Amino acid sequence: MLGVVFRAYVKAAEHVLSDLPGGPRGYQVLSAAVDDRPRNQVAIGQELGVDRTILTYLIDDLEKQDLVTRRPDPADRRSRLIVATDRGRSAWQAHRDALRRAETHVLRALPEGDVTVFRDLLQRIACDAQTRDPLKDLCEVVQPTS
Amino acid sequence: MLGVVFRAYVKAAEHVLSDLPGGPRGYQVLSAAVDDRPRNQVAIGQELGVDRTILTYLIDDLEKQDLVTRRPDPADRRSRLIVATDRGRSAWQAHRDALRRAETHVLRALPEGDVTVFRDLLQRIACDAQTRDPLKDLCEVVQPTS
DNA sequence: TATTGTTATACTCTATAACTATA
DNA sequence: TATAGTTATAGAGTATAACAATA
Repeated sequence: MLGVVFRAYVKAAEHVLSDLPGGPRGYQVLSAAVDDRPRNQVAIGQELGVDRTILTYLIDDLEKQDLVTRRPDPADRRSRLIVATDRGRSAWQAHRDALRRAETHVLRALPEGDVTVFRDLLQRIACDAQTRDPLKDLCEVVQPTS
Repeated sequence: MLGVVFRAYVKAAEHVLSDLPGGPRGYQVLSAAVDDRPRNQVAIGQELGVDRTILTYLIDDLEKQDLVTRRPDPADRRSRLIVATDRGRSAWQAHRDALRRAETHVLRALPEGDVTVFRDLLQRIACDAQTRDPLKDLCEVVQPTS
């Protein structure tokens, strides 16, 4: 069920973000670039769980469309801070809104109150999954003879 | 949040099913093979949303480990029905149980009652997503000027 | 002519390794 | 010596096209 729902959301998100370079991933990078505290490519890569070599191509494409720029980091001349341009900022806002509508659309089977409950439960699971290492203590659990 | 939870589940599932050829996908094929009504490769492919060319390799690997067999279809000599062997059946049961424990583990942040609520909400969303074409009516929703 | 399963090929995505420039 | 970013190359996974057998 989780897979079905996730795929439905991904499909909707891919559709909504298809005109952005890199699709959903490009949107995530753009989100990081819009943020107040600009980060370099390594930081964004860790945050998104993608390799830094992939980010090079991705940011190349975003930069070609004038959505983000590589700004030199005053503190470290090796590092480039990724910041959104004005075009990137408005593109991000438009896509964020479209994404929200798509999300509502995926959850349309639930009445409004249940959507809130679902979000709350999902957040508790997600927080728990992020704080702990998912595999570390799983090994003990899955063994039939524990 | 959906992505975080889904990835946590996938990671746990991959770990639990890693000794099966094809990992989670191999398990899904095995599940179809265990079913009472055996299907051919095209039917399984449609059910799982994978290409039939991939199934050829996947079933090759499962057959090599004596988990499933290609049985001739008495109704159509072109078609091969995929059925689980005895080994495949017991392997499936063991992995199904391990998967259930892994699932419980992912949801361990929720008290038992909330797990039931979460499952129920998820099922309603999933059913809705499966019955309708996710993209068909999405186009009208995401347009800012509708 | 269409369909099932197979095979070979090509493509996409991602990771690995080597390189430059800085620290 | 280690790190940020880039580039080229290699690999996994997947899809496309052609094929034989059958409907």
